[in-house]
Amino acid sequence: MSEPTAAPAKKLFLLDAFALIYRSHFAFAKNPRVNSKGMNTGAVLGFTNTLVEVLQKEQPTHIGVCFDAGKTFRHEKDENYKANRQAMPEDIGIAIPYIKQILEGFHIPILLMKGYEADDVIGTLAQQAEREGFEVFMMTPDKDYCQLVTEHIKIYRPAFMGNAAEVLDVAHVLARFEVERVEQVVDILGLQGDASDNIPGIPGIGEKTAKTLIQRFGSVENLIANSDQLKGKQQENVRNFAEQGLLSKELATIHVNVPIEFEPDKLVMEAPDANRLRALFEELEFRQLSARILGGEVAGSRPAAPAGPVGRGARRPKVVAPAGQGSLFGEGSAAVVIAAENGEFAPGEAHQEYHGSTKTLADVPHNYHLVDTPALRKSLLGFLLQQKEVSFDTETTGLNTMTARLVGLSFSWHVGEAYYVPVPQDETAQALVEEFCPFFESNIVKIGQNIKYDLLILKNYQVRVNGPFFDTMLAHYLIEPDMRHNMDVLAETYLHYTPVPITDLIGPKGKNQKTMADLPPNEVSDYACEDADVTLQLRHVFEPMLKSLGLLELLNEVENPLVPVLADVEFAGVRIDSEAMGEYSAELQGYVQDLETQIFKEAGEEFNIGSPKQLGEVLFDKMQVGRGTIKKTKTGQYATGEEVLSQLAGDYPIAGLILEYRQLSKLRSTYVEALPQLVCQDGRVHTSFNQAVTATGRLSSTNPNLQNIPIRTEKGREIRKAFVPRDDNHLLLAADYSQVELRIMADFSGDATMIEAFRLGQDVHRSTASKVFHVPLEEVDGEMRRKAKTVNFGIIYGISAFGLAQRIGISRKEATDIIETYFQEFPSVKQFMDDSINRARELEYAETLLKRRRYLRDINSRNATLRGYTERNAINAPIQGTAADIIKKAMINIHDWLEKERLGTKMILQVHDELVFDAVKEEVDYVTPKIKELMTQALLLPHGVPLEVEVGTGSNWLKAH
DNA sequence: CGCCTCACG
DNA sequence: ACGTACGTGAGGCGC
Repeated sequence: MSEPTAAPAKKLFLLDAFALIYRSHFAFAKNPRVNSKGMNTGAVLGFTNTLVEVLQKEQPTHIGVCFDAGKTFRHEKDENYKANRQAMPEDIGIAIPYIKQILEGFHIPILLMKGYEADDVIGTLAQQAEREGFEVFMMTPDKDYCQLVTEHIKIYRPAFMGNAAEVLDVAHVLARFEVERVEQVVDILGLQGDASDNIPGIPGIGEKTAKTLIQRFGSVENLIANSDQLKGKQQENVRNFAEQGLLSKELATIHVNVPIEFEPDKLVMEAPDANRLRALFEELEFRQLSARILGGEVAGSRPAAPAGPVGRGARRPKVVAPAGQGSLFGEGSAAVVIAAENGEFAPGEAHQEYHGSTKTLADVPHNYHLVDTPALRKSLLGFLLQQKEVSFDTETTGLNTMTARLVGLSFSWHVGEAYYVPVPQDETAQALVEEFCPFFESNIVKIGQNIKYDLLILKNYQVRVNGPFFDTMLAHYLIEPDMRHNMDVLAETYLHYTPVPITDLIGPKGKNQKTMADLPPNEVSDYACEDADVTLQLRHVFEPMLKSLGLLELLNEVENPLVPVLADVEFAGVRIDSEAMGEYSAELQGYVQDLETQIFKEAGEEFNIGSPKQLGEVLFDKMQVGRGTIKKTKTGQYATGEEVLSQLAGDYPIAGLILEYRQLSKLRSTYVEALPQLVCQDGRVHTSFNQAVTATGRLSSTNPNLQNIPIRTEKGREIRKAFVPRDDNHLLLAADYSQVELRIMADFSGDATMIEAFRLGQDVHRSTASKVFHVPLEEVDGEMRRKAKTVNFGIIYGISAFGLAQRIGISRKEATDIIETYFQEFPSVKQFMDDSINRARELEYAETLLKRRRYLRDINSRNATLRGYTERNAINAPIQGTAADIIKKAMINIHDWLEKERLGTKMILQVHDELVFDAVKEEVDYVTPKIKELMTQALLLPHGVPLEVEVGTGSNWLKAH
């Protein structure tokens, strides 16, 4: 690409609006940007950013933006043209008028011609401009424009998803399409077709073949004329679809004879209307963009907003808090005391609303107070007890709930008003917590962000906090399950507010990081108060959102009540027999060393077996193992995964040895060595269950992860023997749902055959095998059952013939046959899968029995791989998520029952479809049937497919199964 | 810190 | 033509 040294005097940019808007919209699909009014602003923001970038970097002298307008001549030529296109997503429809207004604000003309598409208009104008000596840049991500590229007409592909902006000139186009002349681009485009535009092309010809054929014949016409030189099926197709091929070329051609005149004067770049833009950006809540291009809003420097559009645009939606009962201020003696001590408080309600320039603590009116005398604490407690709802937060010395010590408590019940109560110097944390016990034990609604953490901290002081709870983290988890729910981010997104970063107080992460206990209370106070205040405000934002999404019940009946249950489960912990672990570690170490010796002998050299890089080089470069079928990872390394090595194990003993080595060293490092290190003084490990991580509604477990303790292999299973009851008076009790997900699938699909199998209590995999392989039940052998089981799982995951073939080691053809037979035998299952996808296409989300959502914004993507992945999610998410709903309900009910009955049995683990208890021996007979009942009856499935639960007990986790 | 591999449901 | 079953978390390697 050779640019003249001097910038061209006349530089015209023509933007393809819809192509850029669609791209922006999908760029934000994974992480949608929503403003406080609930508008998805991704498309507008992306488009505006692109526009601004080009204005600043490229400084065009002339510019215009083209929109498509109405049906085009292409629809008349072919009624199917673009028939495949989904209707415009609603979010884009809403975005268009904003984008047009923004363009008006920039004084950039909008170009459109009824009956022509943007590319035709852009092509026509570009050629006219070129004749008048312009350097023209067509701004679009669409490769079809390549056919228009000349010496002075180029494509400007804006920066996208990490790729830098790119200018495509003639040389790029010729290289990209592997043609000699730019004119041949349309031949390639037409020949290969375009599914998303419904340009049919010629069957059997894709990108690769199209390039080869055009290289050979030069054009579609010439290809057809010389089809006698082609062979077999290809010749047949080219002959039979000759006309379709020509039509496709025609459809792919951009027409540069649009009756429109290039009037340079109208496209001259002008200065924007800053006020208009500022108002628009305000309304859209594009704060950073606004500051960047219109100048920052330094607090106080901005003139008072006059009445009128700017003033109105700048107005924030109100954060309205329901009136609390009383305040520390203006009422009673406490207010007087605080007023006297702080000398700063102003009663009044100035904190109710955020204004345009408010961003951080310094910009927002607030009444934050340090409560650090016995009289103040007493007074605060009195007010707390009068409230219906209070947000509270704990300040501690660390994140580990088992070791962190309490430093202070903060409370808020009025927006903008909060109180921080430090642990008094002459008192213990224990005494402070006890002082506020009347509040914690009350039935006032307790609002918190990740409130399980606070419950656990308080549990260390023997305080059992009473509900109801409202956790803002969980509220947001239901609103946007696949986003992060960190409070600072939530505050930025929903309150347009940046809380004080904790590092401002305790310093950056590192060796000398302080803790809250190292700081004087008055330095902690604002931070702590802010947390409680922000949390309260988030609650007021989220509640109406949840209500309108139909998620409030799920939050109030499942997620919030589960919080204290999980806190108890984590607090209880699981006893680990560290001694047994130690012995097993030594045993494994012996095996691992033997294997290492053997592997080195086979390899003829020593190397790090744990390094996939070194291992790949030894196996494939040096030893030349498995010639011909070498797999590589996406980063170009040799793949040495389980799949590859098992394949080789038959021919090369070293492969089997490596697999065994891998398995045993994994067991040792991940479990046998790591677990004892996490055992607390009480002899137990306390995992953390994260309630806001998975996209489907499941829990996850960390520190350690107790949801992936080995069971599938003999040597792995051994580890479960070290999971033992807390003392001699207890037994481990494990209760498993049997095939929940398959039952849910059977129920949702309403498939009579499969439902019948479950109703009769049959072995479903066996009965599936009997149906799929057309043999009587009694003749199903182990192999058939194993295959049928894999198929059943496959169905839940959104089966593909390829995936199934790989898993059970059969050909794709056989897999296709099995799937076909399966769908014949269980037609409603097929129907269910199709329905799930279609429903998700319309809604752009999937939902569970309890209305939990998983957004699937890529389900209408034109990227086939991405779409396929999302379609499988549309099938799987409701099933996996409903199973999660069910076990969560069961956990709440069991926990409540154990508590109500004052039993000593404790729930200690959840592993997706299993609950584990530390059961008091004398209670086992009593709790077993009840646990079974509460699990099977947790939720009733719509078609009444019964749930089944197996319960076992034993002196360790393995024996309990 | 990203990648690979592998443990579980 | 493409790439391929759903959902997680952790350890070790190598940059």
